[in-house]
Amino acid sequence: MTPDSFTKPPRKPRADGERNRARLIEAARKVFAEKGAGAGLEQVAREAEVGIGTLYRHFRSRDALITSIYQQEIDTLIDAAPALMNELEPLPALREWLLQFVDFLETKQGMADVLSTLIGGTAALYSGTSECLAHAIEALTANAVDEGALDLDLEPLDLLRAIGGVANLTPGENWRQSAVQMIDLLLKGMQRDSD
Amino acid sequence: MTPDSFTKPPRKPRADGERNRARLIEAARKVFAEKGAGAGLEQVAREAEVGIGTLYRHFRSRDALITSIYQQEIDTLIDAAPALMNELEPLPALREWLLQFVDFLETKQGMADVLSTLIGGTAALYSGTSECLAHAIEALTANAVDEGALDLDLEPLDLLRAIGGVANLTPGENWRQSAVQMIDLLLKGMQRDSD
DNA sequence: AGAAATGTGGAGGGCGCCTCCGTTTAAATA
DNA sequence: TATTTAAACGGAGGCGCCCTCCACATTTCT
Repeated sequence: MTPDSFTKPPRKPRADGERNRARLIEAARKVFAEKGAGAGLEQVAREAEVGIGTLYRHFRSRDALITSIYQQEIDTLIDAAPALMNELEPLPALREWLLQFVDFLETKQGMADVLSTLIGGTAALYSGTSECLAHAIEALTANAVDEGALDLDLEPLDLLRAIGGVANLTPGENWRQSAVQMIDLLLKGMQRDSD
Repeated sequence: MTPDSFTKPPRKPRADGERNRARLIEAARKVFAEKGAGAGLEQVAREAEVGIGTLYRHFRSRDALITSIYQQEIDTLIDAAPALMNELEPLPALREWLLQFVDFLETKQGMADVLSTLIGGTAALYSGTSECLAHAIEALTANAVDEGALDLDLEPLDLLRAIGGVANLTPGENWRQSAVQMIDLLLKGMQRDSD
């Protein structure tokens, strides 16, 4: 129906546009890392040496900017799942992946918004990122269930939500330890009864 | 050291002050219920037919207002703990209390801020509410551990954080079911190994 | 080079947070 | 009751963030 060659007028994307987009993402990474999410978008624009208007043309909303930033890291996380399932037994694979998820959260210190954007929110629905993340953990858990290692009564994403809760709501520096303990607790709870 | 009769100059608190405080709390309940937390404080003041300055004198911060609102409900929750420990076996007592915690969350639909204020945040440190909540769940878990029903590797508050994560980050209407399943999963994970 | 499309920048409107301080009003005192 | 005292009031206004809009600049295409 819509053959590529005819549907859209061909036009090379402007060089400055792409350059600025890249600068913005880099600037946002830096600023958010320093000041936590919730830092002013104006500041991001300043850091990128770009007008605020430019920022808003490239990224309609704060969420759009955030997902753009973390898309790459999340893709890495998602891609890691199949590899882990090959290399490890189902349970260790799941555990390892959850640990990597914690690593990911660690770099986003305190960015509650990021989390809800990714696993709760409505925004990720556009990008489909949320679904991919869901697929990854669903695959890991299904794998473990098939092998008889787990019983699972809940939506796999809820595991991430629980971990996220611990990560977000634990004040201070030691949330990581709590998160890891939570992972082991959850895994133990899912372990199939031996009766 | 500080006998009541001498330490403070006696002065009846002004009637209008107390009245306005009450009006503000009531107004805040209403407005937050309608518009979710994050509603403008100015609107709360308007609803209470009071100047914005008055609101800020009674409640230094948004958090202070929020904790004042929910203080009562939380007290109820906290008070329920000892009773449950008397009436039920340790494990069912803990479970029941966690379910009541979910009920509490239910009335705060989507108020992520409330949660972090209560179990994560810095604000509750002033009021001590956070500590009381912590004491309640610590008592419940300690009770179960003493009776040999549980092994516990984590800070009891983390249980609430995990549940809170599920509650906050699950979109739609069905988070309650998820939260309950999470409770059972956590309990199972904490169950002492029978080896 | 000239036309057309695309991108830029930042002023400015809107909004919510919170402070400050001149005025009002209740409680204590005479 | 009249006066004094200090607690409480209220809302204008400063601040900072969000986002839109559009006259102007730059790039690509012909």
